[in-house]
Amino acid sequence: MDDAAPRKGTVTQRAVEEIKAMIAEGRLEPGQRLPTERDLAVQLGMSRSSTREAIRALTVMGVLDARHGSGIYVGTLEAGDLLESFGVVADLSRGPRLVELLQVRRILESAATALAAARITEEQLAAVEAHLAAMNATDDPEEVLAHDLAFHREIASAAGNATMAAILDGLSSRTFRARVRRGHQEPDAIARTRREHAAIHRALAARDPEAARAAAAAHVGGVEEWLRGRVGG
Amino acid sequence: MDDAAPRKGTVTQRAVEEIKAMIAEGRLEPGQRLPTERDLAVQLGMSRSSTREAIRALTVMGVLDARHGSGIYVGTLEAGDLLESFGVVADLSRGPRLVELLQVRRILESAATALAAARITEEQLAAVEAHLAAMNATDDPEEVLAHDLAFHREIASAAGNATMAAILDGLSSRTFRARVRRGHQEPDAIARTRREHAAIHRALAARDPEAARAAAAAHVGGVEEWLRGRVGG
DNA sequence: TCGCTCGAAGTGGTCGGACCACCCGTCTGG
DNA sequence: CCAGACGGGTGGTCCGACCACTTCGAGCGA
Repeated sequence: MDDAAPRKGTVTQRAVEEIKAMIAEGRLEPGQRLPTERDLAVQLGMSRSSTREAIRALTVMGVLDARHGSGIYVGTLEAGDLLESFGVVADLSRGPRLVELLQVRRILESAATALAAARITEEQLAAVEAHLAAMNATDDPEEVLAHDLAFHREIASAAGNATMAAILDGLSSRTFRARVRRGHQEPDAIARTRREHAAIHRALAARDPEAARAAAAAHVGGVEEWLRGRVGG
Repeated sequence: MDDAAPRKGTVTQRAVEEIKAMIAEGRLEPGQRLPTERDLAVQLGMSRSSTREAIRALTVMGVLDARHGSGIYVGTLEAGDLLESFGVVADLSRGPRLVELLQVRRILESAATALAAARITEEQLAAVEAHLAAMNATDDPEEVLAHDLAFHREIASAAGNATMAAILDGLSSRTFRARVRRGHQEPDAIARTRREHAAIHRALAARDPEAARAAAAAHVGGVEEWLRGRVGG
């Protein structure tokens, strides 16, 4: 008997677990192609509709990658893809939860920056410098924000932990930052950001982990405190 | 005109964004009921199937809560529900990525433990003690693990950041821990865990954040290092 | 009058089939 | 030999039907 126990709740849920199990057990390797929706439906003993919903759910989670006209493939299973839904949390969070998220980001960002200070290469440092300079060279809020994000992304990447970088990326998602920015875009805020970024960069260039940790914590903490005051923490 | 621009890629993806936007903009409050699938499909100008897939995707993410026979409701939007999919990442991660996840956990766990040391109440401390005692009282690996998890969960909760607690919960998900445990369940490992837990508890009882941070970091770091050696980091 | 039951309506869940849009290997015609 | 047309296979969408479950109120009985 190869048919699993059909006791689980909904049919779709069972399909999700089934496919997840296939991957977890190594029966499906990253990049490998799955059977077609139609075949998979037969294998799992359910209709194509239910199979599709399961696939869709896993696709949204970043586990699977469905390519129109080609087939369904197992995702890279890298942190970046899997943690994409992390950004959704940031998008949907409001009020106190936003402060909590920022606190998590402060903790991780400072740790990442400290790690980066200890192991950043010259090339990576140059990239950080480039974004710092680019951010100082423009006054277009859109562009400033873009280089702000890239600045932090580069540092997180230099920390050598792709998973952490992915989480930080989600926490700093576009919508999230844009929302915080709204009303916080006074000129002195930009100036302050530039000053703090410069401090972070100096600590990185000096390969000073503790200074880097402090600078990053102060940077994120500033926004955090401002936000805490706004939402009535 | 209230019909949005239909430029997005797949129809389902558009539906997901649409519903997410409704929630983000506050048009839908947590706990509120959505229109029926059939009505929603008409509103969005698409078939029920596509609407269903979008709902399914959001349900998996914890944003929506579909109750058979009753209706579709907006979830609590609390961190715990939204970050449930975080556990999937842990379940599906292997090799080096597992080490990275553990490093993230070490950072967050030590920060959370430090926070907890500063603000834990007597009741919470008593709960922590209870799990510590229970874990010392049994040799059943299953039960030991359960109290191990509860011990950390209680501490994370005492840190006062529900979002961080939810993330840590995902990082310590059952499957994850069980997998790490496999082959790591030598008797001295349990003894070591008990010793380290006791150290964490002492730091909490002493309200010493720095000692708590160090004890937690050492605790998670021990597993991390062991795992790093196993996967060839 | 109160309470309980039972059934109908409404909802999400599943199904099967049809057709469309797209990708890709192949085959044809130059 | 190569470029373009072609066809098969795939995921994407839609439809209509039916099933399973929840809910609530009408009707019954005490």
